[in-house]
Amino acid sequence: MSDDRRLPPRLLGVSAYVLARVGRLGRTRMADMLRERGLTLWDFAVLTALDDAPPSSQRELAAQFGIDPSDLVDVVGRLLDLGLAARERDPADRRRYLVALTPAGRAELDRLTDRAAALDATLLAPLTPDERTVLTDLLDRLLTHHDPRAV
Amino acid sequence: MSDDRRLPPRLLGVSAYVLARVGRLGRTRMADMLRERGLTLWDFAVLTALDDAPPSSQRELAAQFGIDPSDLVDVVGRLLDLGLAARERDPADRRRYLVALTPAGRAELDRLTDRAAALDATLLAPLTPDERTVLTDLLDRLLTHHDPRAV
DNA sequence: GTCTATCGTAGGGTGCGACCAATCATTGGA
DNA sequence: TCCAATGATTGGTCGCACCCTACGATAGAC
Repeated sequence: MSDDRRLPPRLLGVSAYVLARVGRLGRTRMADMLRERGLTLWDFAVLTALDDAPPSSQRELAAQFGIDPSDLVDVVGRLLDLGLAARERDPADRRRYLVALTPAGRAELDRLTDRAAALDATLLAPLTPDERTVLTDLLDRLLTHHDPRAV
Repeated sequence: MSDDRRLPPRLLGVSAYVLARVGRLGRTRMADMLRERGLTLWDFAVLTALDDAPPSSQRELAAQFGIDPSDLVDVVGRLLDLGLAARERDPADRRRYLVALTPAGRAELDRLTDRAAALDATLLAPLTPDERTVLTDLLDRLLTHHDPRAV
């Protein structure tokens, strides 16, 4: 049984492919971890954004991640339902919503961050600490360079 | 207009997330490139596998990539339709199909490999040649370690 | 005060990847 | 010779990312 057949060298030579494949590993694990708590990847991203800096509108929040504002509606709605976020109309512009973390949201974010760190540890297990640092540095630079929603 | 808002540091600290995000970059670009030629990511992967070593059955091929055999049917079917692959029943076991690249398939694979290399160049543009080597090495090791279909 | 633009929202459509059950031909062993 | 297992296939579901349109409420410019 050759179940341990290696991937073709020619395939492994394509960085975009390997990146996509390893990326799916990370995505799946993160998604699984979050699903246990009733959250999606976008939910987590938005939580960190709310913690980082309160957005002046949902539209700005959507732009930050390059997602469609109409898709953000569900994300924010879920966070509100779970009591992790709260919002009020901007008094200065009543079209906008000011969204912010609740104490429960901040606590949940802390928990999620811890679990994410544990997840990273298993994901990057085959690498030495130094190598992990190098990897995250390289990935951050790639992300920053290609950043916005530039597909 | 703060369209250039950075992603939250807490989010960038999660390797699994960054990996997923950068991975999507690679995936999208590869998929776009392949779509121009009527192919999917799996099609490309299978082409490289056929070139690397002829599988003894479609099931083995599916196992190599950890995908469902029923999903491989469409992939193989498309390659057959495009004349990139051919197959015949295994005389030793007529339940199995022996799939192989056609000359056209090999030529197409060469073309695709070239385009993939060009794509990699733009994707990894912000990195030095040495850094690119390091990155692919680290990614390969991650993939090898977690490999099978271990999600 | 009217007109245009913006914000949040509802609703719908697409494509892809993963997954599952059932079917038919074929095989190898009991 | 019959039976259980295997290979390829069909057909269907689910979830997710992405994208677009339309609409009511509000704001700002004129």
